[in-house]
Amino acid sequence: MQFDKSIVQTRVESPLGTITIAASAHGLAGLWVENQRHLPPELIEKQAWPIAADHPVLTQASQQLAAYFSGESTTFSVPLDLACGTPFQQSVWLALQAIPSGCMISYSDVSVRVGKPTAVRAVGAAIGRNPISIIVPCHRVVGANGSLTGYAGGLNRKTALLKLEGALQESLL
Amino acid sequence: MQFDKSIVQTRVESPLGTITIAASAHGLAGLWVENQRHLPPELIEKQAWPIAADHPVLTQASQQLAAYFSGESTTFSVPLDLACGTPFQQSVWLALQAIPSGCMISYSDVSVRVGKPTAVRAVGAAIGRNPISIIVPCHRVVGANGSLTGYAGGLNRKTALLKLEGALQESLL
DNA sequence: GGGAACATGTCCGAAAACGGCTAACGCCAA
DNA sequence: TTGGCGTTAGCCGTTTTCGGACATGTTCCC
Repeated sequence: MQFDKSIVQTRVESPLGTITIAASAHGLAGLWVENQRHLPPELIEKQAWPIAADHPVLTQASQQLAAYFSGESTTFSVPLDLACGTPFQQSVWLALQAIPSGCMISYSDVSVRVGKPTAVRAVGAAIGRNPISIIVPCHRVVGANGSLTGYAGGLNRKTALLKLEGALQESLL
Repeated sequence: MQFDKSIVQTRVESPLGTITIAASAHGLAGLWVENQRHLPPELIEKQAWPIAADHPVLTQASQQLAAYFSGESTTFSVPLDLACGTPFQQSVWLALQAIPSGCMISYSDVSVRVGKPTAVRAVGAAIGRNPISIIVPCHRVVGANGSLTGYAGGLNRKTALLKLEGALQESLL
C-alpha cells in the first residue's frame, strides 16, 4: 500500500461516523471511517497529509457522499485513484465498481469476474484492503451462503450500508 | 596497542570480579576485568608491571569505582591516558565518553559521531579494544536492532552494567 | 605491503504465516 | 432421506520473518 506523495485530506461527518477522505492529483485516493482496520500509517501515526477541505475532488466527493446518505443518489462519479494497490488488488477493486447498488454477490463470484476463479481467499484479502470504502462498494460482497462474513469498518456498518441501499430488509437483524 | 614504559598496576574487587587497573604518568591507562578478551600481553605472560597500590591515580580510580558500583555516582573524573591507541581508536574512545549513563546507542551512531559513517565495522573493532572498560563506557553501545551483540568482558557483565545504570529493565532477560 | 579478521549494517531472496473463503464431509435430529 | 451445523483441508496473493551473502574501514600479523 504505497500512496502518492501529494496527498491531501479532509474530514466529513456521516451517519457512520467521521469519515476521512484523501485525494491525489489524479482523483480520490482514500475513504476511511473511524476506527476501521487497515488504516494507512500516514493517518495513524502523524497526520502526514495536509488538510485541504477546498480541494475540488474532496468537495465533489463530500457532496456525493451527502447525496448518497440522504438517499438522493446511488452512484458516484468522482474520479478515483487506485494506484496504491498491486495489479491484482486493482483488478479486484475495479470489479467491485461494477456491482450495482442494491445487489449482493459472493466472494467466489468476484473471483470469477477477475478471471481467477480459484483465488477466492486472495480476493477476500484484497477486498479487505479496499482503500475507498463505500464508493468502491466492498460492502456488497458477502459469503456464498449469504452471511456477511466481514467488513473492515465493522459488520454493523456493512449492514447499515446494505439496508440503505435496499439490499437488506429493515426487519431482518 | 603500545603502552607507556612506566606503567604501574593494582587490583580491586568488584561485583563483576577482580579488576586490574593500571596507571601511567599521565593518568589511568587501563581497566580490565577477569578473563576478558584483548588483555595486554604484559598482564597475561608475566607481571611485567610493578604493583603500586598507593599510586594517586590508582587510589582515585578505585574510590570512584566503588562509588559507581554502589550507585552513589554515575560519572568518573580520574584523568585518562588513552595514548596506547591509534588516532582512529582514540577518536572512537573519545566519542564513547560522550555517552551519558543510562543511554544506549548503536555502533552506526558512533560511526557517525566520529565522522566516518561507513566505518561501522572498524568502529566495532575499535570499541572491542577499549583499554579502560566501564570508565570508557563501551558497554553502552549495542546493535542497531537493540541486541547487545558483544562485550570483551562477556555479555553477562554488559547486561549487569546496563542494569546498574538503569538502561535495561531488571525484569527483562 | 598484502591479506585476514572483526563486539556491524544493509539488501535480497526464499519460506512461512496470514487473511472479510468455500466446497466437501461427517454427524445428528426430524 | 433430508436439512442444518461444525470441522477440515485446499485455495492464492500479500506481508512478515528469517538467514545468508556482501560491503565496509581499520588493525594486526606475516
